[in-house]
Amino acid sequence: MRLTTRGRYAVTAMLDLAMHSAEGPVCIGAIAERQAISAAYLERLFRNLRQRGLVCSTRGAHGGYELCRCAGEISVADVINAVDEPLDATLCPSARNGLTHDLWADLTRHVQGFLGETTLAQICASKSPCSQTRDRFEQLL
Amino acid sequence: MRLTTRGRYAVTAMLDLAMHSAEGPVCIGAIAERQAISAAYLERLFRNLRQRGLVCSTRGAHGGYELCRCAGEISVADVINAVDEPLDATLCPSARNGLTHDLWADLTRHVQGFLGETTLAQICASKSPCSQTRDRFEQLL
DNA sequence: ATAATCCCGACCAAAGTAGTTGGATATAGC
DNA sequence: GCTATATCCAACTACTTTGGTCGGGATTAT
Repeated sequence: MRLTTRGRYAVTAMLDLAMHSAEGPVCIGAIAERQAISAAYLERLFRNLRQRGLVCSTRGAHGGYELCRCAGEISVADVINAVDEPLDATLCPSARNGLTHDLWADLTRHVQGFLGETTLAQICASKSPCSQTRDRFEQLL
Repeated sequence: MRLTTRGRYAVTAMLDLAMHSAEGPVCIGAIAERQAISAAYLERLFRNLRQRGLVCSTRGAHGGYELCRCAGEISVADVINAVDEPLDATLCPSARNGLTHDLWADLTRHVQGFLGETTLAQICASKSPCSQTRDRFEQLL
């Protein structure tokens, strides 16, 4: 199990997308600039996100990405699992962990539980300084 | 934050040490054979474990390693932190995580909490098929 | 048409992981 | 004292992953 900048970039980008969902498709360039992430790299991550059905794209001018489901139905675990290897501590390489197998299985359950219950809408609601947008996201919970 | 075989090897080795604590110092070769881990690699990990004060060594023939503290006072987090980088999801590389900082901080608290509360003695107690040794470890909880 | 934008494969440098090698040092038992 | 058994330690290697780039192709609004 790894939690690297890859996963963080993806979650950050998805949050950015959620917060600008009212304005139609959001292009990579805008996200990259706002969140200070390399645009080319971000594009690679969106490839994964789209393949996993988390975002949908409109091509051509004025195109960009949008969330496929609403922000209350996308968990952080969904996003990380899309861009990283599965979020599982037991499968690192070998199955025969003997003494410690149960330990890693329990840990995985904990992490999956936490990240699987946290949705993009929850984070947006807790982050928005503007009470209007906060209300909007709280309706999705 | 990473959880790799390095951490798992270290925890496994420490458990092996705990379960043979009655027989005096345990040498690397014995652990390596029982747990099917490369002896030379294990030796590298024990260097870290010793530097962090988790094990102490006796050199020369009939030497080996022993736990410095008793198995009920060593947490899995202690072991992993000794051989891996600190178990912190927020410090991956950059501090300015903006939107997601609180999320990773919360996750870190969860993982640290779980691994910090789980001691070697607990795992030994739940693993020992022999009721005598199980009782011995349960006394340490 | 053209500019904006997604799409995609290939490539790259740096870092980390797992593991090895070869030797120095310490100690128990003969 | 010699020898076998160990820990100690630094350097090295092969491999994989990470974060990131490059160049070009396809699609669409204006």
